[in-house]
Amino acid sequence: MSLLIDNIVKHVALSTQEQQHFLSKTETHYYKAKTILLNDGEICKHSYFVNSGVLRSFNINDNIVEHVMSFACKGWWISDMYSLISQKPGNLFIEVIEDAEVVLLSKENQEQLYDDIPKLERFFRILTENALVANQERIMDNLSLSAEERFEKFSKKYPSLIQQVPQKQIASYIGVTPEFFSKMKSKMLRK
Amino acid sequence: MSLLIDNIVKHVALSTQEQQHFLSKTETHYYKAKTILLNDGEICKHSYFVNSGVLRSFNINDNIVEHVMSFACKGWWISDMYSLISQKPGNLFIEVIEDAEVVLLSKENQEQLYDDIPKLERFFRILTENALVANQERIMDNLSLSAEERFEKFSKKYPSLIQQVPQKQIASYIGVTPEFFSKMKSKMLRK
DNA sequence: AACATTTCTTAACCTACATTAAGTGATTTC
DNA sequence: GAAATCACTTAATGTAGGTTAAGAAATGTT
Repeated sequence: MSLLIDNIVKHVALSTQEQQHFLSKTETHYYKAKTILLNDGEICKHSYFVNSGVLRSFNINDNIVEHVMSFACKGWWISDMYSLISQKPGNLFIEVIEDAEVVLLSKENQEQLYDDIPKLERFFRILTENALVANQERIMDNLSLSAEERFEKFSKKYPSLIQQVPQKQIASYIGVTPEFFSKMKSKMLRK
Repeated sequence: MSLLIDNIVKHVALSTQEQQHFLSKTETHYYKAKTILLNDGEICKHSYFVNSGVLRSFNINDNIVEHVMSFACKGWWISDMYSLISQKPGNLFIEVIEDAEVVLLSKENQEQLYDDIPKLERFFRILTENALVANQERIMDNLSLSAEERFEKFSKKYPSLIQQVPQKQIASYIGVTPEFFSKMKSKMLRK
């Protein structure tokens, strides 16, 4: 069975035909680590659903400094939401961190599916609501917690990522430099 | 006409009957400044749409430190999304900053409306997508900009709020202490 | 009008985190 | 399989922003 369909039917009931129809609108690709699926300045044409492996989205400042917006591992969606919905050039990169099998759903097909299977409108609404809640929590954490506390939360929330992604990317996600992160980590271990 | 209906029909077409039906599921209240619409630890039962005035949502740390999650003025929605969708106790307060006329849509009525008028599912999906994009931008700004830059962006994005809300709440929203904000502001004026 | 409360400012001192730089081991590349 | 690149560490020094405290303005309350 498909991980993606499993995910959908947890929120809305789909007949076998509807499931087939949905899948017929997607493409599945296998990508090697370091593949760039979306470049800064491009218009994002797809939502990406991760069957296996790990992806991330990030931007790069004038400075050559990277900032990680999000990670996505098995069962997660990733895209440049701003660019995807506005169809304007975005400022995020989407990159494969660990060899990945990814389901691509194009913007046109996604909108077609909303008309073909209105229940999907509900599914994506719920998905977006959950993403919004997670982002709001991250904003509050950034406002109120120390780097150490943010790292502890991250470790509990995404234990598997700690092994899978370079430490400097975790540093970037929680909002500190790799140097400070390294120092902080060894200080935490000493306790 | 209703500001709220105007807002909806910008995204999805509604017949006059559907508009009536929608409005019949809402209540409009007038609140004085400082009224608390939702308390920390309560389960959020409503989405609030602002017809006039200004509201904010915020939490309070162990410490007695407030952190502003969001402001809402005319034409904006506000709620504790986490609590609203999970129906668990949240940790946000929602407070009236400036006397306000507010449209209340209860969680039950909202879900009823999704079934009665499926197009509303699309409307709220789009609304949530836009909120998500705004929150993602705020996260990236917090990761990559200085307090001064964040304040400049805020001033351009919400010029009216600068006059309407106490400066310490703007400081909290952009993530600095009121003391530092005051110092920063006078430094910026001197240029 | 007088008092209380809240908001804003200023200033001295403090700290969490950034920057720069140098060194080490691991991984990639030709 | 050497050379280059990348990821991580350590340490010295720097700074954006925090803390504490006190007073001044503004606002609210009776």
